[in-house]
Amino acid sequence: MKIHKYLENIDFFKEIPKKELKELSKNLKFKELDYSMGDTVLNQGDEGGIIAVLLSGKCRIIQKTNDEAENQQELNANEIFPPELSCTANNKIAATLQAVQYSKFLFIYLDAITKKLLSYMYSRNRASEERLLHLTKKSTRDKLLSFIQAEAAKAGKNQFSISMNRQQLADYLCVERSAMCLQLSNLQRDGIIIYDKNNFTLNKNSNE
Amino acid sequence: MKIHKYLENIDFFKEIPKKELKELSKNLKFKELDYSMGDTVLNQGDEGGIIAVLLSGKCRIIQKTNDEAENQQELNANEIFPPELSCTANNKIAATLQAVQYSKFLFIYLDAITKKLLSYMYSRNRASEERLLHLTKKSTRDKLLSFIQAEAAKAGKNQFSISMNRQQLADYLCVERSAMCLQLSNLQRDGIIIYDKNNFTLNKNSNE
DNA sequence: TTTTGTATGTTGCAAAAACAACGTCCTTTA
DNA sequence: TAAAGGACGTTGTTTTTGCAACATACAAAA
Repeated sequence: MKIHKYLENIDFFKEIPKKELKELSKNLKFKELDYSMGDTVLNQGDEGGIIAVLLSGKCRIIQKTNDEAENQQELNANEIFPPELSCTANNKIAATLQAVQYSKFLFIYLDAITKKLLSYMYSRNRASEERLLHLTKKSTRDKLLSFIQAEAAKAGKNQFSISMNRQQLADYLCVERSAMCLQLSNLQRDGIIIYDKNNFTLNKNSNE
Repeated sequence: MKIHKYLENIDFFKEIPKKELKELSKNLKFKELDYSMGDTVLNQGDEGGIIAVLLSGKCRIIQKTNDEAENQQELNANEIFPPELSCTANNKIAATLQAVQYSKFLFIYLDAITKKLLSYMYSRNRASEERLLHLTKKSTRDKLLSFIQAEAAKAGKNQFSISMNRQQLADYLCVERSAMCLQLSNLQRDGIIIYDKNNFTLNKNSNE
């Protein structure tokens, strides 16, 4: 069966005119594979740049976060994996995919430009999500803490530098610069952080 | 000059191996155009599905919001338009692009599948972006106004209903319920909105 | 060197928001 | 019908933030 016949029947591609789909499928690399119950389809950390369309069957999406917690979701027929197309983020599959029934897959290999575009978009979304995380905190102090903790997590250690100056950080957190400076002072006074200019240290043993 | 030679020199595509870029460029539709100062490159509302790479020069991005306000940003050489790739959202260009200098553009026409993938991702981002738009407003009043204007825009008319109750709306906007109620009152007192329960009317002729 | 400019930190005051408490309206339920 | 509960709006008080002004430190330019 030709690839475009598969694609035509996938909800995700339904809006695309059949003629165009047929044309496109000439340049697409793809692969069709079957999996038995219990099989691992993709492993978290695998090479990305791939989109998996579940043609039939059912799968489980298992995502391990850095604090060892597991997050599970379902993938049903006619859905695509990864749901957020995050495969493009760092070219790594962000979750493990496991068949819970006999499952048929169509894998579509993304070309470099599509990957780049998706990756770009994904990184922008990530930035929005992260900023939202900070902005939803009530006080300036909590916004700052949220930001500092995120930066420490990114750096992978308690000591890190930031590239924004105070005004830029204040704008990013939607607070007033001088008020923010005051809160930085308070956080240091309370032993939660130590900072000098753009160098910060998050005091780990503070239970905040 | 071959398209892949252009692409090689664009920051956005720098990470892509040259060999692959050359291969890809065979299947890409593209167009190169020059614009003089003051020329309109793209109009808000134009057919989407296109990415514009500014090879040289400088442009102005002018976005008209529904309340006639204008939002301006710059587009510099080696940047791509639209910045958020929102062209894929409803297949419409989201802002007008105007050359402020002599500018050289490379247009890349996206294929249907790439468009669909970007569109899918964009719709997932939209909710975050929209909430950020509201949360970045300084006062409770402005957050409310931003939300109300967005709802009116979605409804396509000045009268609309919302599905959230007051507490949910307050949580969404990260403000305090009673303070928000007070601001709703004030907005109504000032003739900017009329509301009763979950039914709102945005008064068009208020210059806010 | 002096001067200038810029980023940061500090302080006092005014404005805004959070909070608590209460009143009203409306719906549900006994 | 009466009672109870919930959502919404209002008001007064407390807390936080924004704002303006100024101080300090440091780097760049004259």
